[in-house]
Amino acid sequence: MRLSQYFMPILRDDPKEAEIVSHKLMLRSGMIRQEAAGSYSWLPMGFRVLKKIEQIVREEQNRAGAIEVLMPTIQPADLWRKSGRYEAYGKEMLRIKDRHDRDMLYGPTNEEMITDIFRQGAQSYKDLPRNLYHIQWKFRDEVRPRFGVMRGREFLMKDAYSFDVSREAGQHSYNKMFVSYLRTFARMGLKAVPMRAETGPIGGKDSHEFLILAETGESQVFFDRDFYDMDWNAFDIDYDDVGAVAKVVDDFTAKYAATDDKHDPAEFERLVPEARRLTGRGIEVGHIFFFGSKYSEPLGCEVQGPDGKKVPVQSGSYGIGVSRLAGGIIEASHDAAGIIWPEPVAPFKIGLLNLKAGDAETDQACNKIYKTLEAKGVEVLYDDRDERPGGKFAVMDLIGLPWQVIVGPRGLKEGIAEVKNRKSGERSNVGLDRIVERFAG
RNA sequence: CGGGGUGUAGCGCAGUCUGGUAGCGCACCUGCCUUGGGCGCAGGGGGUCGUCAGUUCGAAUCUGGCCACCCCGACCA
Repeated sequence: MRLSQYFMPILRDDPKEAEIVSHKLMLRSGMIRQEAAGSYSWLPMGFRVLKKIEQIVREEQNRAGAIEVLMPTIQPADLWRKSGRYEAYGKEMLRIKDRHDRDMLYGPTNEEMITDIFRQGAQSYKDLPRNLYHIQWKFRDEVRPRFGVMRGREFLMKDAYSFDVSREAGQHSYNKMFVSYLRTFARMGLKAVPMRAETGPIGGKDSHEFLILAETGESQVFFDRDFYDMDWNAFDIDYDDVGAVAKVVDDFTAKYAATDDKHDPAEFERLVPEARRLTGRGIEVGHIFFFGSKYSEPLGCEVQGPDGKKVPVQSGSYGIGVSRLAGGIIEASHDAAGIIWPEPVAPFKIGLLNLKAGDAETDQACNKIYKTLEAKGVEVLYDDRDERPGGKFAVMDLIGLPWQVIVGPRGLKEGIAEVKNRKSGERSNVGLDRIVERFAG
């Protein structure tokens, strides 16, 4: 993409409403625009990031055996009356009437609807286990939306729902999601620590929250330093291997980690030596629940077992805040100059800087690099604007693409361009003829 | 929902107390330039001052209502 033809409204000053760094940087880099309290438009840069995050989530859900569907944002109230949550959910649920005066609502979550879908589509224990998920916009009318996309009212969430014949089988479904979450966040360059959690209005018995550590997190967290030394990338396990999956869960839940509402100071001291006790702030990016038959019973979601008897299915639900992750990743990865995108979620891989746009020789060299890389499918944002270099460097640092390729008259004389890594700051000179193979080779 | 605050150009702000129909920086536009890490030069465009009503010869400025947004607390992906 040529920057001269793109839509990326950059701001030099911090908008005053933004308090935390991710919100500031998202607004400044032209990723999002606020439309109302807690509701945002995703501009091209932000949209690209959102889609990358979404795709990683999707791939890891699929890998763990979950099946993608898509349910509507607007739901009929009747299902929620059956589960009892139409009243219980309170004011956070946005209630709407259609033209026939029927009660509708903008879905804050989908347990009822998916349970009803599954009830209609599965009759036998042979139809289990299954895990259905979708990635869809949710609306929760938060009392106080804040921190940009970190606590919006309208937000993109991946929510998965598992269905099993028994509690034991359900545990494996839960464990698979647990492991898939570790994988998902690791792929985005995040260490999301699983912590024992409250179940909240979703209900249920077993629940873990996944939190990334960041100063601006909304939750106080207490955890074992050992989490830092764990191998966060060693989850190439067979999801069908019940024991192996359970072992990873056991390893990660054996160590102490809790948010303030579940924190037990006595346990903390008993289990964790003083030198390893850490406390900090965390951002919740995922939350998984096992709630058994809480929804299947009121909604009549039963299957016939081998013995011919009907049993209510055992379920769990598994959420990832996709739009929140965009902010969360920035909180975890930035410096004074701007964002530092982990490569897998970066809106473009390379920023190509033409330091003297308008100069025939420089233009030609840049064009060649740009076109060749594009043809090879490498995502390049080419700053071809006729601007002074200082501003270009600042913009590139702000938007945080992993690599910068800098082409100017000085380097051209020697037939080289400068390649800079945004994260490490390392620069090296690369021959013009080797740039393409460096990134597409 | 309780407490506090703000609304003036795309963004950040001044002007409001002491009424006289708007100003600064950045961004933007035009031209020039010797264009290598947000300070090259010169010229220029842009605002029903959140909204409705009131007071007044006259309101961004005074009064009242409404709306929106932000911050601090209790809830949540």
